[in-house]
Amino acid sequence: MTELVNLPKKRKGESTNWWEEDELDDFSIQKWKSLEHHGVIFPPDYIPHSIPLFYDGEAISLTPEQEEVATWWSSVIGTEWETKEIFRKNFEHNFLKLFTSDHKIKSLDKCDFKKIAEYVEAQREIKKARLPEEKKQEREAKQKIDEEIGYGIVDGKREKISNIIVEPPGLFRGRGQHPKAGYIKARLRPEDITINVGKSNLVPKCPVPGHAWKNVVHNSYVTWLAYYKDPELSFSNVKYVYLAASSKFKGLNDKLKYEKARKLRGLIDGIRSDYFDKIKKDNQVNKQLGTALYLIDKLALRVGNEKTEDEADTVGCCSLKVSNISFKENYQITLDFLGKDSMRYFNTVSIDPNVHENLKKFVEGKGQDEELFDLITTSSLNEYLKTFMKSLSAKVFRTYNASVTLQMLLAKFNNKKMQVEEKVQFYTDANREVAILCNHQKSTPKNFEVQMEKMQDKLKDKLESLSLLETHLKGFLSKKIAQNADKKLPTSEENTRKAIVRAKTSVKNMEIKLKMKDDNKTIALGTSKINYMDPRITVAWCKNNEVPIEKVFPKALRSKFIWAMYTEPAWEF
DNA sequence: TTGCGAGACTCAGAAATATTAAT
DNA sequence: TATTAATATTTCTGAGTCTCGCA
Repeated sequence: MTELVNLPKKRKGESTNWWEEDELDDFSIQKWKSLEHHGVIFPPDYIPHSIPLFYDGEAISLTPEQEEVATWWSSVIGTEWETKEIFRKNFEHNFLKLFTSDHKIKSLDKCDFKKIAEYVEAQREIKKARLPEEKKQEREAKQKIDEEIGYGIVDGKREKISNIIVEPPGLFRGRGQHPKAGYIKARLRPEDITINVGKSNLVPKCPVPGHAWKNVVHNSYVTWLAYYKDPELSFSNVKYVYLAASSKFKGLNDKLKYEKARKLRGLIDGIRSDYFDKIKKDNQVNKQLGTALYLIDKLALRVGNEKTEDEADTVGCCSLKVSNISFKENYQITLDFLGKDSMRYFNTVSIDPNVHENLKKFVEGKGQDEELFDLITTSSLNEYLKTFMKSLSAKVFRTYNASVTLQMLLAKFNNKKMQVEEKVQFYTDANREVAILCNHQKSTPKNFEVQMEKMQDKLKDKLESLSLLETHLKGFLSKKIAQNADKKLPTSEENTRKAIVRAKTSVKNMEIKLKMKDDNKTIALGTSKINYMDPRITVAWCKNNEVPIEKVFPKALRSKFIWAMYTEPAWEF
């Protein structure tokens, strides 16, 4: 068989790859024995431009601190953030705090950022107009720094670090209706950073003279190299600095995740009959547990933890509200809610009659804003899952169902003679099914309609020239070529026939392309590929069907899934 | 006994950037 | 062949899940 994947060959005396080692249990307790790295990189300092802000027509000169924040706002002007109510309100509140109470600046509405916005725009233009040579130099300088600082050494092995530059200051952009959108993210200093290194390894040097790390710890039970928290944003989460997806830390956990989902495959029949039992039980708590798990399993919903007031109001299965569900004929329900990242889940499905009956009962006598599953929590649901398998939790069902769906769809492939492009198409169609199952969406690309029209026009042109060729052929057959003796048309019958075949393929390809573009308009294919579908299914399928792996996994995914590249063609999930 | 928050990790789509195709 | 437009890929950082320990 042709070599479809370039795999590193093992040399004599070289240590084995982690995925060939037998230390999975060990990893679950201690993550490393030695850990060495260079700490983190701070984004460049702010360079003031001294352009004033106009307030009530009067030029106000700003301190560098005020100016930096004003410049962030200026770069938001013209985007939808500018008019987003919460964003605007929070920004105003926090911006005004930068001025003393007797300062004349009292309202965002009266602030005129025009001059600063012009400056921001000019800077953008300058950046855009960089010569290819300049861009290349910049890229190389970046790579050099990355090469020097962007790697750590874990148990003697050099590993790439993912987010080595700490997050730059700016305006917090929450997703959906985030109550804190528009708050100011502070500039981080070394005093905000906690470093994790091996006890006998060198502590990374603090890159800012006269400053020091907040803390240095030696915690070998975690995989993070550093962490920090915005000192100003009380609601913000801790940010960790981790190794990149290609590392052993990430790869091993990833492999374990898929192995867990495979274990679930072996248990799924038992689990399903158990939750159907519960669905029919008298006990209301059990009824809710069974019903919720049914939805998680069938519709690949997230479990839906409780959220605080400082977060956008989104839900998952256990936090569904009465208002999110409506009942239809023939045991159908419609679920309509905002899920993770405030992405809308909107789906009408037929469900089991018992489940339908239960859900109707759960809703009875409750207000629109009350919880559908009021007697259970995400913890109690996960506890129930633990009775089947020690490490089972709700999210495993998403991984399991995504992988099983992909494998089932790919198994339908039966035309090895197809062109590689068509095979990739087939794979993408399967990928899309999974993405739809997991509700992975993206916003419609800019200019989508215009692009579609352009393609439609092209298709029309192609169809026209095809029909022209066909009449031309008829001309040959009836020996009446003279009337359409166009100089561009083939001069022989044989060539006309060939041209018709070519034109037909071209039309077909255009139609496929058009359909694909439309089908993928709002579907995000990447998320399921990166996080849900066991990569070994893809690798095995590619090997079976002579599809080069780089046609479906770009470089980053091939290194993330390096452990899966050795999968045998006969492998099954 | 449970409920709650800290902690650590996975998983999200948008935006930025790189590559490829079209003109 | 050089621009420009479209598309593919990577980066960025926000938003989830889930476990654990403590009151």
